[in-house]
Amino acid sequence: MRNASAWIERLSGFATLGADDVALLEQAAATPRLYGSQEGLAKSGDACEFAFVVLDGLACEFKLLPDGRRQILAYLFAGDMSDARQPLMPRWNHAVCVLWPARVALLSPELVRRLEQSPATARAMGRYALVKQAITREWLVNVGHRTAFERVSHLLCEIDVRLEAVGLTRDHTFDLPLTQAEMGDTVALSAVHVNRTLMELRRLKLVTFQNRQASIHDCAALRAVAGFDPHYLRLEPEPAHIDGN
Amino acid sequence: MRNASAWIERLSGFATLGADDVALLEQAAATPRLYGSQEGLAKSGDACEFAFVVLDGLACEFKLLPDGRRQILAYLFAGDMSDARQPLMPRWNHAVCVLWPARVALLSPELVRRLEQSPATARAMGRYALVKQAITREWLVNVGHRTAFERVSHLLCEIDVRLEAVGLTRDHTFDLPLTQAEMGDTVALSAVHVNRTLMELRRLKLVTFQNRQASIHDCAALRAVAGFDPHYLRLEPEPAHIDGN
DNA sequence: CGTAAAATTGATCTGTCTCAACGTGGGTGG
DNA sequence: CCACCCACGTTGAGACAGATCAATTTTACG
Repeated sequence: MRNASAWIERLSGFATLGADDVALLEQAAATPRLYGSQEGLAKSGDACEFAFVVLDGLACEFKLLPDGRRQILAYLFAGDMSDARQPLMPRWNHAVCVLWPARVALLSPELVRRLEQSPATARAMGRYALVKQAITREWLVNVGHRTAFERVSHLLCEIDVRLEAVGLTRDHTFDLPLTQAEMGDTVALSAVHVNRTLMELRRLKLVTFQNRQASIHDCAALRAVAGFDPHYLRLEPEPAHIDGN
Repeated sequence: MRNASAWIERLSGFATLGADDVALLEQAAATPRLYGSQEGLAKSGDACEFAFVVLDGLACEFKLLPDGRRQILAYLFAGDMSDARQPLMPRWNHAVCVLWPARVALLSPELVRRLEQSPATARAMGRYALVKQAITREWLVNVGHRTAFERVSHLLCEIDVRLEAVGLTRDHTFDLPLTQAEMGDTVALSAVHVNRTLMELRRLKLVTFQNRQASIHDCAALRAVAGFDPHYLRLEPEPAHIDGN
């Protein structure tokens, strides 16, 4: 069963999994449910009965303000999951919905407990959760302190690295079935301004993003203008930063 | 030893701790180190050898951009801690420093493991970590989609609830040794604009914030203008929201 | 084809930033 | 004990990034 391959690949980036770990993950992902675009997995206030894994497609976590404005909190690509410990919370305090048809495996608390009995799997999921938090923190920096141009560039750099880790990029080109309005809800820009920014990136021959496909033409230059440092997405020990932050 | 009282009080909000759990927490917090204002606990790139608890005072997590701009990612009040699983990461990818003299207990990975052997303590720390993430997500919404006035109001509402949980407020009044510039780095506003916003809040008799002390005079009204909903800080099951997010 | 959603472009508006000055309080060294 | 000093708070004026409003074009899809 190939259902769990992206999930396994992602977790393998965080700890070395044994054959028995892999078998259990495959079993956990054996019977996914198919969700259509815009379909909700959970909404704020719902009882929190399951963790979940996105096996393919694209989902997102978000919050709505009373006036209808939306902040997307995270993208969930193939192999991404909710926090395994999510069922410790009585209720969701954010919503989850699918942005592009996705197969999603729901994980009961008992199943999560069984997965976590393997030290390797537990370690991988723990580290995965920490990286997910690091991504949220980086988004906070992005929205708080970067210009529109940097925000969009930084987001694309991040997605490139995350998708590369599960083999969904080829030469910094990848499917990204996102609307410009959805991208705006992510980096806190109007759809109009996202469009202008993407046009600028295209004009500079840094990135094209058309037909649900993104292509980074000059990765080094894009990272430079974005101030992108992939450390927060990786675990390999690397030399300390110089800038003291 | 009273060192750990705020920590115990905070964790007790997330699970019922037994006498042995409390004893172990007190032991873990028995030999704190004192940090002065602006002193750093960790910086980006440092090896990640410890988790920690702030026993009193005020610390924060932050990131610096190359141009020197700073985004504060979280406040750590008395009883707040880093993610217990932080040592799973090889390195810090954000920095931690003290904003007001604080006693901090460092927790070795072995000690954390020992703490987590108690189901109650493990449950409390797990739920605490989830609430901490919920706070970060709410900050992302704050910075991304709220006006200056709403941002500052929302932040003050949140701090009020968090400090109340550890008994550090009296009638919605509490010590908050924060500079207006630091508050600006938190909600992504210039110090000047934070000042104007605080003046407006004072003029409206909603909040005064002077001499390192904040006083919320009309909590209901403040929450209303901020769009503040304390669900994300609490665990009690409550009726589902109506707004569908 | 036809229709609706998404992308693109232009014009105008505005919240917040930046720069610049001045006030103020608490700490420190002479 | 006073005078200076420095960090922090306060206020004003002008600038600008990005929002909003309003078409128009392109694309996706039944």
